[in-house]
Amino acid sequence: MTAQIFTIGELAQEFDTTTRAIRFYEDQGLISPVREGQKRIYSPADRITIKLIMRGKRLGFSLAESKELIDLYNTEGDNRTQHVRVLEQVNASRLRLLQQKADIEMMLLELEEHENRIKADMK
Amino acid sequence: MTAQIFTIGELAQEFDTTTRAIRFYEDQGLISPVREGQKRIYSPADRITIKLIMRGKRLGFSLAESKELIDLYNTEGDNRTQHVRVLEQVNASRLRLLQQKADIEMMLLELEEHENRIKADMK
DNA sequence: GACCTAGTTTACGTTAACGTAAAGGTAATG
DNA sequence: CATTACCTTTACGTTAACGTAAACTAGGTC
Repeated sequence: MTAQIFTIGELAQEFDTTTRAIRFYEDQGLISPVREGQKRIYSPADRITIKLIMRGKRLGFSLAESKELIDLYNTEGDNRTQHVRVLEQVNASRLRLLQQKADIEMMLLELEEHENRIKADMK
Repeated sequence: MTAQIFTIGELAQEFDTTTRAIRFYEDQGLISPVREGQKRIYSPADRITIKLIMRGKRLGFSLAESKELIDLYNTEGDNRTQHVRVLEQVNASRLRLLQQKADIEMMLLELEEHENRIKADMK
């Protein structure tokens, strides 16, 4: 079973984005597809990276922030101080996500309340 | 007990933003502070609106989207079709928030896994 | 061999959300 | 009454994240 590959068009379609955007992510150093002649060839790993980018976007992460997170996972860090820094970043990310989660819970509650008010109003 | 009021500087400080930003939100029709002479005077309701804007920003909402949500709550709608439209928007918002929540749960799990790998690696 | 289809590069254009002067008004304070 | 602290308007500048157009290449298809 030979490793699967993807074209830029396929990925654009799968993630409901454009080839322009995907090339832009490459420009920003988030992905580095191999070339077959002129054409870009994307690996499953590249595909995952794009998936992470999209998830980041849904949460309001800038590309720079998503890049940081992605690099975090690609850390070939053997060294101690490297590890410590990574753990710090993990914690920072976690804090942000927990804040977002709290915000979401709040908004969901408020939406529900509002919905009930309206439904009661309609009777 | 007379209704509390706020100056633009106070609110900027409280929400860790700038007076420029707050004036910009007014420009975009998100708030409409009263004037006392030249100066803007903010009501508790205005303050809440800014709070909602900030929460929206943390979740990656554009100002236009936050405005929609805020207007949603300010709907003086008596009329049926109005109500129906509002309920649709409430549902759309809920779906988005639930997607975001799912994304967050995933990221939290992945962060934890990564943290464990690193900690094991440090031993 | 003309015509799609899907890829490529280069480059200028666009929108959102403010930042950053510049130039001025007003009330309190030393 | 000069300085300080906030406020005001006007307006041009900036960054991120692509959009859009132009001009070209390479591989199948009628």
